Amino acid sequence: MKLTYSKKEKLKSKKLIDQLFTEGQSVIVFPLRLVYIQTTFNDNIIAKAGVSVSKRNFKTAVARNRIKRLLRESYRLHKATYFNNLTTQHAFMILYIGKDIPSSTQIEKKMQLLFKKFTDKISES
RNA sequence: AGAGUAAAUCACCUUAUCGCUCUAUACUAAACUUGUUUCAGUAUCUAGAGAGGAAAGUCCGAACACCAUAGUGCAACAUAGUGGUUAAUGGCCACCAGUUGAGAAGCUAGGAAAAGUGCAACAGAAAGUAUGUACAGGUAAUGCUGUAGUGAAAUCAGGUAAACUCUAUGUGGUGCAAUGUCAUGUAAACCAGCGCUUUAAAGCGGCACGUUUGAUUGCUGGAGGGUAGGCAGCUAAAGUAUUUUGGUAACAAAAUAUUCAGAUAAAUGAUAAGGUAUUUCGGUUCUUAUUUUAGGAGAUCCUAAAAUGAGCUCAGGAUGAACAGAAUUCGGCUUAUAGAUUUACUUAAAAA
RNA sequence: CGGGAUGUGGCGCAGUCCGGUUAGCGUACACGGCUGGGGGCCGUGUGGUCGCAGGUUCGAAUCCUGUCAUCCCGA
Repeated sequence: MKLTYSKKEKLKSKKLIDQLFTEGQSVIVFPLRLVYIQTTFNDNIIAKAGVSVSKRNFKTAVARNRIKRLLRESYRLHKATYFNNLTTQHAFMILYIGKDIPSSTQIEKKMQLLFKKFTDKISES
């Protein structure tokens, strides 16, 4: 798995996102929340992911864009180490539930913790 | 120099590593109509491009699309000195008037009260269906005249239209979630009602008229099926830059050059290192002011040293950039904004 | 992208249409009284430049314009 995050790997289908939020399970490592569900895609991608930041906590579009970029960046860098062993296809949505603008090192640490917790949970079940 | 007024320009930079979107190019795959196509893929050690002055608020005006090539009257709403400018405007420019400021300048919905209706608390005799007190003057007589007093306004009648209203001018409606098309779906299908030219219904929210469609094909309701996607619209335009000419100016015309974002759970980024503006710290050198001491001169001046304050230069440490993210496209307006640069003008008081 | 509503003591609301004398009501808070004490009741008081700025008017919470903030609705 390469360190990319192109159009194909983004979660875009509105239908799938609705399904994700109604039926999916979640893992929380403050200030991040990962919602996931096991599905099947038409193409050969193991994981599709999206990011989201609440408009309620961050008023300006600049702040929201900044956080979403940080989230995408850390997802891109760290997904390979954790998701290479996945055998089934999953859809993810990563939400930022904090109220302050974080630094990139914070986000990366929390993201690794989040993925570790997720893989543990998957292997248990 | 300081303080201020008006206007214009800019909106941190460099390098490395890892990424994102679009376009082009090359290759691969699939399809068949065999040289084309694709919600196909790969390549950045192939090339190019990739946020703003406000992209924001959505307050005006237009383009564009559909409804009839957008009709008539009323209603409703908007605007309001004069002239100009523009695709258009409620914007902009010039001038007049009013008003604020010492000034440079700023601000102003700035038509009509002799068409009509209304409103004016408290105070006051009285705020129009009018009429009185004190003093003075005057008369045959009388609020007949003046002053005082109340009030924003008092014997002449006026004020108020950002009260109703009148006058002039303008406005058809809905918005890219417009609209077209492809794919999916037994879907122009099924059931019920209304309607066949004597006018039901519709043509997007007020009323009336007119007009167009109008039985295989319309409209309303019921029950249900599918999608929640692709493509076009969509970025070459009232474009941008420079120069010249006309105009007081807004602006217009001409010439030359140039192609400059198109995302859609929404690209334009992340990390590291270095530097610039800025702010700040102490140091060195120089200049200058004050004070003290010493010497000279002799009536407040010169020279030297020290201390303190201010300024400039030099090298160094710390700090490390505001407001803010295109969403159909333009022209304005309004609001947010660290700092830097430039031009023109003003300078009362205080200080020098 | 397009519609609509609301800002008034600490909190929740009237008043705004149709301008005027001291901007009211409930609750909360402070003090006093009734009670042996608490609760409850009664009385008195504190607290507002009516979101902000400008304008119209003799006079503005109220009318007009601009602006800021909050909330709601529409595939």
